[in-house]
Amino acid sequence: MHYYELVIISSPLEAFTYHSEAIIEIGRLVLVDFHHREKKAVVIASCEKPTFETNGILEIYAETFSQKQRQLAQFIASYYVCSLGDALGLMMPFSLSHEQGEALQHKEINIQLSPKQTEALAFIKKYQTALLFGDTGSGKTEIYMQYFQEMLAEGKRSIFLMPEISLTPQMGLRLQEHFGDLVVMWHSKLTPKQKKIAKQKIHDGSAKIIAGPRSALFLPLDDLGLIVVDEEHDESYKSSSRPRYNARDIAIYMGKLYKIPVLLGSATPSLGSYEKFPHVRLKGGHFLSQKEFVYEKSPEALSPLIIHSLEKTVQAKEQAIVFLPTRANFKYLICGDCGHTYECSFCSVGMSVHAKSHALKCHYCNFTQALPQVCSECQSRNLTSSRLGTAQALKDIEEKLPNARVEQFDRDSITSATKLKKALQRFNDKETDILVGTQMLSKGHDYHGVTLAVVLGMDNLLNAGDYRAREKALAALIQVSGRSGRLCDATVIVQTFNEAFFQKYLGAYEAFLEDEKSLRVGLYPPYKKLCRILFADKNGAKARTAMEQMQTKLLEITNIEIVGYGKCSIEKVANKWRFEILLRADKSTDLIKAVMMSKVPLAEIDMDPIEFG
DNA sequence: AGCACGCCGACT
DNA sequence: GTCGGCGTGCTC
Repeated sequence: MHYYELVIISSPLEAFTYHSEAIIEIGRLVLVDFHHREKKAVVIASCEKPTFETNGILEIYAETFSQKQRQLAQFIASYYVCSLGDALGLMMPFSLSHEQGEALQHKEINIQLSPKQTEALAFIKKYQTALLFGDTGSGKTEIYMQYFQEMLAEGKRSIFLMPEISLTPQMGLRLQEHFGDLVVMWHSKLTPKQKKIAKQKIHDGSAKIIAGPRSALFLPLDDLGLIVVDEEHDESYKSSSRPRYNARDIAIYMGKLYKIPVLLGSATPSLGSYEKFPHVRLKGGHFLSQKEFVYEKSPEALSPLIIHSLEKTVQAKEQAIVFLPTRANFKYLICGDCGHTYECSFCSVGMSVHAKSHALKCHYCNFTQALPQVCSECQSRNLTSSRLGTAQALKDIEEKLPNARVEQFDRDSITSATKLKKALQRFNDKETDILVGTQMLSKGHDYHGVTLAVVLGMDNLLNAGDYRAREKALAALIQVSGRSGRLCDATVIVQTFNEAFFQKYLGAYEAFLEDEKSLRVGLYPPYKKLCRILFADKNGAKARTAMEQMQTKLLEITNIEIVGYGKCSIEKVANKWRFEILLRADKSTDLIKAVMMSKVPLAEIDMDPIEFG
């Protein structure tokens, strides 16, 4: 009889011992009976017969996790302080049935790179990890494609990481146009049939370029030659559930593990990547159109100027987009004189105005207070409700412009790739005049005929209170304004009380990053490392006790700093009370060690957090 | 994390 | 009398 240590897939627990008659190699996927349930598990070691009774392995699958996948899982488990089972749960194993794919031919279409693009690619190739800091329309995609082409010539495969692929098919289609069947799109919204075909092509090796969101990193590909991370600044690379990994950072680690280059690309790179990696700057678009920025200092979401501009645009048979940073339908309170916003005392979210009950209510924790009569900051009586969501904005525009054809464009209305495609089709066919939407508007779509972009709610992003708020707000504005005026001149109306900030940096993201450095040195990433530890439980006292226990242990450790602890600003979510500890240190290894030594049950580790509260 | 076991309130 | 609420504790 042989004995094996194995970890249960997606279980937070450590290894267990099972036995089998068969000799099983490390990395093999097996089926076991665990706590009266059948679970998939991965063999991680063979061992001696233990002192306790063991159960038998029920089934040995023809699937295995490669050495590199196991190394990567080990890294994820240690860096993000999760179990090996959790880390392996992210990965898709190699299939051991050997089907050989036919070598697909593809038509060699030369990609014409401009001298600047050629120069940029030459620069990129000098470094293991490099940043392509290229403005919207500066031709980043051609550089990626040329790099893929060169990998193909060497017979190597590439991963093309992108944020939220299922709802942004453009980039994938563009790759498919050029590379044909060599491109495989991988994402969670594939139909079972599409998924089967994609899997087959990945297994038999005919897929040479794998495009997808963060899950595309964990496919069974060991003959990798290149990883490209497009829109590297995008927050959707960070997982918001356990393990809370960042796919961009994993890609960078994989580059080192596989000894292959990693290319990060963005028009608005994160300060972290800008600081850590050599970058090449590609300026300006090849769009010759002019853009005029108008700053509108109005607390009213849809000011007369904005309505008037929309009206003019529609009358001229032109098109507009209206961008809001949040969806849904909440109204918030803002001071019309000083711009002060009203936040929940327990949550870092704006209080919603409930006009009927004359109250301000937090829709995260239900904390309620009377609607104030004067501004608590400047005593002004000029308090207005603001920050309407997409649904409300849509309604208001339709009321004021009854002849305009307005469409909502956010996660509430665009729930499938088909709906997205149709909505974009209608817009590009000029069946829609105005699109009202969230971040989704700004992610990689081309709106040919947009002459007016209205950007609302920038102050809410800017005042979000975390260290990345400035970066996020400026990047959002740059990304959304890059969507308009692609073929024709355009006006961008930005509703903000912080005109000076946006004005200064809008055309100078690099200058912004340089200035931002001095605000972060000694306090925030990338100069310091942060770790957030979450405690959530239906029993609030239990969550608090867990936090206090861990805090006591952490206080013993000298090379880390407890920045803050206590109730999360959003103190109750999904009926669970939430507490948190925020840690800071010079090195991530110090944080990892401290957290491992002090970990208590309930603690959920969020290394390099991007969300707070 | 699941998920069973186990001990107290309102129901055909 | 039991159905089921969710509080504790275990999983090779």
